[in-house]
Amino acid sequence: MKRNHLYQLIFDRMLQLYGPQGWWPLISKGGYHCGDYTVPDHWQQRFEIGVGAILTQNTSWKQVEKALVALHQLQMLNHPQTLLDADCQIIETAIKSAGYFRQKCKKLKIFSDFFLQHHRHIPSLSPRREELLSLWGIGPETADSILLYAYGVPIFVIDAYTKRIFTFLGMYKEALGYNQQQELFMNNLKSETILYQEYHALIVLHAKKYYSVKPYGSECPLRDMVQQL
DNA sequence: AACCAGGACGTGA
DNA sequence: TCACGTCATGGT
Repeated sequence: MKRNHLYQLIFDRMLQLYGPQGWWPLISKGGYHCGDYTVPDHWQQRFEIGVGAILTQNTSWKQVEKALVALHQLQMLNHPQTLLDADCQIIETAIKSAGYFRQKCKKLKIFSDFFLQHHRHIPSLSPRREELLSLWGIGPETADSILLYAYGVPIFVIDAYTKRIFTFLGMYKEALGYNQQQELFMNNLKSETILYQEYHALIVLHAKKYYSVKPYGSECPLRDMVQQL
């Protein structure tokens, strides 16, 4: 099956516009957007990415940063067991800025429990996607973010922005669900972790700029890249 | 004052 | 399967 090179061209254009983003931002690495693409080599960093991925569900990253700093001060990013053992009230207060604090506290505890078990047996090996999806509170985007950014698995992350941009550009002939969109990207791009990481980061940045106020995409500099027939 | 934010889950049709 | 309500704080 032949590749649709528009997927690569749109990436090239965004990279040209914005430069590399270097996701995932880690506070434990001395600052955000460190521009370092190496897969985390410490399990604490993998854990922090999972926590951040859960906290950022339908929430701006700025609010998540505050929550992460608070959790870090409670020693909960370095020690999943501390998070697991803590009273919900403590955690909920720490993560309040990220919204949905009751649900997210429960999600974090479930994830911490899973992480400790998984890490005990196979420290650096990635969990399976279905394993993550079976956890309450981890859906497809969160699971794929963890796989891609924490473990370097070449899997494409789809989010609400992705649908908004690519629908507007006319890249989808019909309404597509999560898995269908993911297939489309992965069938039309080389299977490379760094490419997938940058692509998703650039989509988020680009969407914040041109797709967060209606009418979405009206000023989008990419809007002429796709020929409508 | 409404709308949006790097979603996921529960429910009823 | 899918459309819709719920979860909750903080920005603009």
